[in-house]
Amino acid sequence: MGRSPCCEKEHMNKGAWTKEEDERLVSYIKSHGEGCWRSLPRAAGLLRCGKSCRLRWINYLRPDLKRGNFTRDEDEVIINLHSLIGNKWSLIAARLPGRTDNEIKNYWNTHIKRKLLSKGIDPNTHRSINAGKVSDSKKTEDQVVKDVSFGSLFDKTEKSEEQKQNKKQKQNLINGLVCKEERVEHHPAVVVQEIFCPNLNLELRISPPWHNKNHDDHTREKSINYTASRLYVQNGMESSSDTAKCQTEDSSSISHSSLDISSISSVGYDFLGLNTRFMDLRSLEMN
DNA sequence: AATTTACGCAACCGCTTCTTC
DNA sequence: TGAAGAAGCGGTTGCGTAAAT
Repeated sequence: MGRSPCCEKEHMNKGAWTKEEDERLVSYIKSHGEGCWRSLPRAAGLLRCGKSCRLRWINYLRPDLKRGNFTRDEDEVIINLHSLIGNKWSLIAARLPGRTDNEIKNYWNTHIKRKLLSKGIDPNTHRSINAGKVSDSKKTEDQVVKDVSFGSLFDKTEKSEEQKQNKKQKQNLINGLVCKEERVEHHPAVVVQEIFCPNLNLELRISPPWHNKNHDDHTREKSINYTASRLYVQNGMESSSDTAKCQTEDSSSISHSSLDISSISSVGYDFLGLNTRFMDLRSLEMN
């Protein structure tokens, strides 16, 4: 027995939303709030599927959306986060108040990808395209490849046992950062070390919901301060440490924490020529 | 001015994850 | 504990428009 479709396909409007439909949806949500998307269309008098309503609201009708061009800062945040977590658009969007996952995804595909390629950076691996041409055999033990990409963890081609493993790892990802360290193949000292940093929490707090009127400015500011953290990725040339480590430090009542992963050098390249020496992942919370 | 091509973005689809019973 | 439903997510598609010819 298959699963019933999320909505009747017949007699449903598809394609671009009309002004009237938008108005209906907005006025319904304003008076009833975001509730059950499945039943919303009927209740709001819309001939749309619930998913379609949800998408329309989240991506275009929400009043807290920021429209217009992305700033350079936003570019930087997107690139930095993408190098860490890959195509996790919703997580990235949560770091950019007023931006949606769909918007960021489109922006990535149409602008940033091209920008990176023009700078000789592979947008998938965030590494220099030329660097990939160096054969493994030429690497020495000292040329340890260090990576903080989660890409492999989300590889959809992985099946069965690996999938199960990935599921577990995904779970870990919710609360922690996986720092993957590969060493050169064919070398006796080869190690693939995965360092879990369970204290790094990607919980999304920085942007209170638009309708949450209980948050006064003070509370909001405090909330942001509490979640402010920095993820430092130093230039590998200056790094001597071979292992990544997590550390936290308290500063009075406000918890500013730093994750020193100085050995993870490959992402420390100069993003967009901005001399990025660290990734400022505001609101990555350390418990 | 007409046609073709490229691009950007809104929307859809299908799969995964979460929640409830 | 597992099944079913609901919500969320990310890849992909297709349309509208700007740019090029």
